[in-house]
This record gives sequence, C-alpha cells and structure tokens, in this order.
Amino acid sequence: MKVLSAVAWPYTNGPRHIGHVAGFGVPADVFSRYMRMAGHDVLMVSGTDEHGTPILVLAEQEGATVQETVDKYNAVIVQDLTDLGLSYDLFTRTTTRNHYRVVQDLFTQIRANGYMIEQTTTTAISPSTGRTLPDRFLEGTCPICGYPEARGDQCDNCGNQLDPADLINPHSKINGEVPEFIETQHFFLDLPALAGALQQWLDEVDTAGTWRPGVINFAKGIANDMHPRAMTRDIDWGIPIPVDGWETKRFYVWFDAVIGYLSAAIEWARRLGEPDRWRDWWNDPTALSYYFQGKDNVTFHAQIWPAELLGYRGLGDKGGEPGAFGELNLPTEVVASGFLNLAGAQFSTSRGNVIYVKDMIATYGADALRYFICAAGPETQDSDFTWEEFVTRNNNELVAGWGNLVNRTASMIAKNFGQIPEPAALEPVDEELLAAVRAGFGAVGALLETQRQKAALAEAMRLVRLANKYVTDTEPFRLKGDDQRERLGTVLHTLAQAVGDLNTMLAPFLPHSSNQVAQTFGATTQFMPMPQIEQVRDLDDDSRAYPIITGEYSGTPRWESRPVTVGVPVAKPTPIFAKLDAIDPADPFGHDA
RNA sequence: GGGGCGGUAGCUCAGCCGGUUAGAGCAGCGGACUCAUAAUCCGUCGGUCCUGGGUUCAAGCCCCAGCCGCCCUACCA
Repeated sequence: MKVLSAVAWPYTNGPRHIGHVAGFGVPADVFSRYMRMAGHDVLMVSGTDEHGTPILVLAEQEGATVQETVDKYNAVIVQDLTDLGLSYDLFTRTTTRNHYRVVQDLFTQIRANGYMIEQTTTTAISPSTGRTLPDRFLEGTCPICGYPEARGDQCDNCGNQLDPADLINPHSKINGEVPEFIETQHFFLDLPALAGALQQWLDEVDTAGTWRPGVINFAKGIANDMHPRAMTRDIDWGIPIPVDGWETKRFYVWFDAVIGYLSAAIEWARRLGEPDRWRDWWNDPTALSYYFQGKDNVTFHAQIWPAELLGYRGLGDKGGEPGAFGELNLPTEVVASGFLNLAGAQFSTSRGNVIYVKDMIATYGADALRYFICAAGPETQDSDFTWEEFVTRNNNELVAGWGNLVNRTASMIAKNFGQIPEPAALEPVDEELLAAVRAGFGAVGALLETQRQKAALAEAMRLVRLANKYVTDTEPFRLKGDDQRERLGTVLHTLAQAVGDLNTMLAPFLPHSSNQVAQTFGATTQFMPMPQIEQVRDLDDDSRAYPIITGEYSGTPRWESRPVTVGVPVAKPTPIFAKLDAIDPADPFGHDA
C-alpha cells in the first residue's frame, strides 16, 4: 500500500519549540515509521513554509534580508527535526523553483476551470510600509457600541461583524499609525462553487467514521458556510501570480504552503531520477494520505487544500478537467492534534514561555522528549507540559519500566553466559510471556494504524510490565546451581526474546534508543534507519543550494517477532535511559549552574 | 457574534452504537524481593463523571440551559 505522510510545514520564524513537534512532527514520525515496518510504501514529505508578512516583519527586526532570514531559520529547523529523528523522505522548503512552478501550474488550472474569480475589495494598508494590514491587526472604536478596542473584523464587546473601513479612529495594532484604505483586486478561490463537492467528500469521510470527532465536526461546520477566499496578497515576498498585470502581487502564503505536499513529492521523485514516481502516491486512488498538524490548521487541510484539489480536478459546480498533475487524491485523513501548553499557558516566544527542541535534545535526549510527547502529548485535546511531569514520566515509566527491563536482562545474560543462551524446553510461564508479547504486534499495530498513539504506547508499556513481572515470577537471579543452569538459560533466552520484540514495538516511538537496545543484544547494524541532512542544489536553479532532510529507510525492520540468535555476545550494559534529578523550571537546562 | 472541541480519582488521561459494583498509569500507603539506574513485583487508599433541568426501564455517554478552558472566524504547530 502507498501511504503519503504529509507533515505540517513549520514556519521559518524561529527555532521549533516542543509544542510544534508535539503537534505534527513526532506523531507523523511515529505513524510513518510504523507504516514502513508494517510493510507499506511510505512517502513522508514536508518542508519549511517561508512566505507571508510575518517573515518580512521578522527580517526587518533582525536587520537582515528576507532571504537571509529564511535561510537561517530553515537551517535551524532542519537541524532540530533531524536531531529529533523525524524520518522524512524529503524535507524541503517553499522557496524552491520546483515549488513555485507547481503552485503556478495548480493555480493556472484551477483558474482555467473557473474556480479562481477576480474580486475587488477594500483593504487597509500601512502608509509607512505599504503593506496590507490584516483586519485582526486593526483596532478602533466600534461604530455600533462605541467600544474603543474593537478589532477590524469584529467587535469583542458587542459581537457585531464589522467592516474595517467603518471603524472610528482606526489604527494599526502593530505601530499605532492610521491605516489607509485602498481598493485592490484579488483572486478568490470560489469556495461556494466547490462546496457541494466538498460536502460530499466530508459526508463520505464522516460515514467512514475514521477521523477524530473534533476534526470532522469542525470541517463540516466550516463547510456549511463558505465564502470566496482571497488567494493573493499585496506583498512583494512570495510566489508570483502567472497572469499579466499581476506582477505586484503574490500568492497568499496558505495557498502555496498546502501545495507543498504535492511539490515536495514531485521534488523527491525528480531527485530520485524517476520524475513520475510521485504519481504512485497522488494519482492512484487506492493510495492513502495522512495529514499531520495542530488544530489551528484544520481549516487549511480540511477545506482550502481539498477545495484546491477539487478545483484542479474540475469537480465543482463549474465542471472542468484536471491538468498535467492528473486526478490528485484528496486526504484520507486529516490528523489534527491539540496544543501542548507550558504549565497551563500557551507557548509564547515573546514572553519567554517557551522550551526549544534544541535545548531539550541537547540536555535530555531526543527519545526522552519523544517519550513524553507520545505518552502525554496533546493527541486529541490540549495537554500540559510541566517539568515535574516530564521527570516523573521519564523516571517512573521510561527508565524504571523499559530501561530497567533492558538493563536487568542484559546484565543477567552478560554475567551468566556472556551471550544469548540456548533455551531448553519452555515451561508454560515462558510460553505465556512470549505469546502475550507477540500478541502486542497486533494490538499495538492496530492502535497505531488508527492514530491512537497514546493507547498504542500504553499497550506496549503494559507488556513491558508483564516482562518485568516474568522476572519476579521466574526468579532467574536465584537459579545458581549447575543443575539449574539449563533453566536459567531458558528464562534468560525467553527474556531476551521478549525484550527484542518489545524493542521492535517501541521502535516507532523511540527510534534512537531502539538502536542502542538492539546493539546491547548483539546487533551489529543499525536497527531503525535515521534521517540525515544533505546539501543539495535547487533542481531548476544551479546557483541556489539548501539543506534537505532525507534518508534511506528501506532497511526498516518488519513489524513482527524476530527470533533472537543463540550465541550472540552480550556484554555488561551501560544504562541507555538516564534517570533525571528534579528539574528547576526556572533554569531547566542548567545554564545558571 | 457565528462555528467547533473539551471539562471523568491528587496528577496525566481511557471510557466504542446509553446497559450490571466508572477504568489505567503515575503519585500516596502497606508488604515482598534483590538480577537491575533504590529499579521491580503484589496489595491497597482514592471519583457530587463542571452545574442545573429533561428524555429513558437504564445517562459519564442523548436533549436543553448555564459556567469554565481552548481553536477557527483573510497568514504562529
């Protein structure tokens, strides 16, 4: 089965904090790794999202050019995601020539099919910068109730919808200046003409019942009330509109960002030297596609992106036909998570209420963070990160449960045999443990396939406890006499087998440590493949170079029990997972120490 | 204002199409054990399922109203 793993595109406005990766990166990676193990042909793509006004503002603040700014944060983000072990087939960026071309081609066909309509609107611009001021950056006195802090689009006091041009004393929330209102022309995506097709698709999805309730209900809600939505902006940073007379405008950042899933797949195929390979994931109607993101992105993945695809294919009220990309698949599932909050409040870079992925990995390791996210992350609703919870989960579950099982098993084998011992006849207690662990492949796998990662991890950890209990029940540490050596070998062999299987099961969650565990039990090659950074040239502009994340994942182990090999040497282990002391939230990375 | 989601043990969360005494992990308490990073194993304590109405033989689950938190509503996961 072909499986497209479409991961949200991080915005190049700074390093990633742990809330970002909890929402899209880690869940997408766990799923992708599992699906590869289950034998599917996974294509995992993403990249940095680099257009839009906030980037311009940021570049100004940093006193750098826009290109320097996005290059800088692209590099930082690429490093963060690679260090976390996110196994992208291609992590690229939206500033490639390939992406520009795909976006323009998609636009041209959507327009040819009649779903891009020109409309004139009144918009506020900042006289000092010449930039458009989005309604929400406008503030003024409400013409209806007199509330002095009404927003451009709505008054929070009386609740009335407002037209920004009607505000009394309008001013910019950014710098306080008085905006100028101008008439401007834009291309609007004709959502009403696509509403029927969109509704039909959502109804099918709803009937299938596979999406998370919050996501499908939200999608159906917004689909009930659709207006044309502007897909162009008065801005000079972004993808040019391929229409005469539109040279001063650019595409709306979200119009192009979601197309990245397609353009990245195309770039991947081109780099492979098989330029049509991407079609296996996009044109084959049996191929599956999963889109991972935070809840604030649902509107773009369950409405705008499907609408763009439907418009491209000509499936709306105005008819039409697909262009050269063919009949592009709609999402199989939009997998949206909640937000990870920091001690009850939202992450905020400006207020310093933030924990960066980089610091977290450097101090505590990638898998400790991955474990927390998988065990306590915002899978279907917001969740809290606290340092206390992080330490507790790490020490009591990861270290004391799994780490200890690995360590005690390897220690006993090393001390008594120095290699994986041969088993004699298995007793019922041995058979029971092995059967229970083997059954985990079915149970954990089914949960991972349906995006229930917390439950999947909990099930795997339940089996870890079962293995720890097996040690208590069989007491290998008391089998000391020569006459008990055969039984000791059998128990330790059984335990090694259980640990090996559990390591396979935990590998999607904890890929880095799965390699160390495999190594502890004698593996000489890498167990779980890891992503790497490569410097490449832009395929269509030799003067441009950038880093991508890619990897060779064909060696991914299968999702199945692998018999341990008798005689493989096992040395006295060093602990793989580190136990943590209490962390001072005021100085979590020990900088002040 | 509109649309959507959530509010279940001290903490983090499960509870599918309503069906017997509401579950798990962690923390707490008691005990066992010592191979292991004082880890593990067993037992145990612990809940007005946000509030108030309603439907039903039966409601954490459905309906209505309210309170609280969050997301979207033309550019931060």
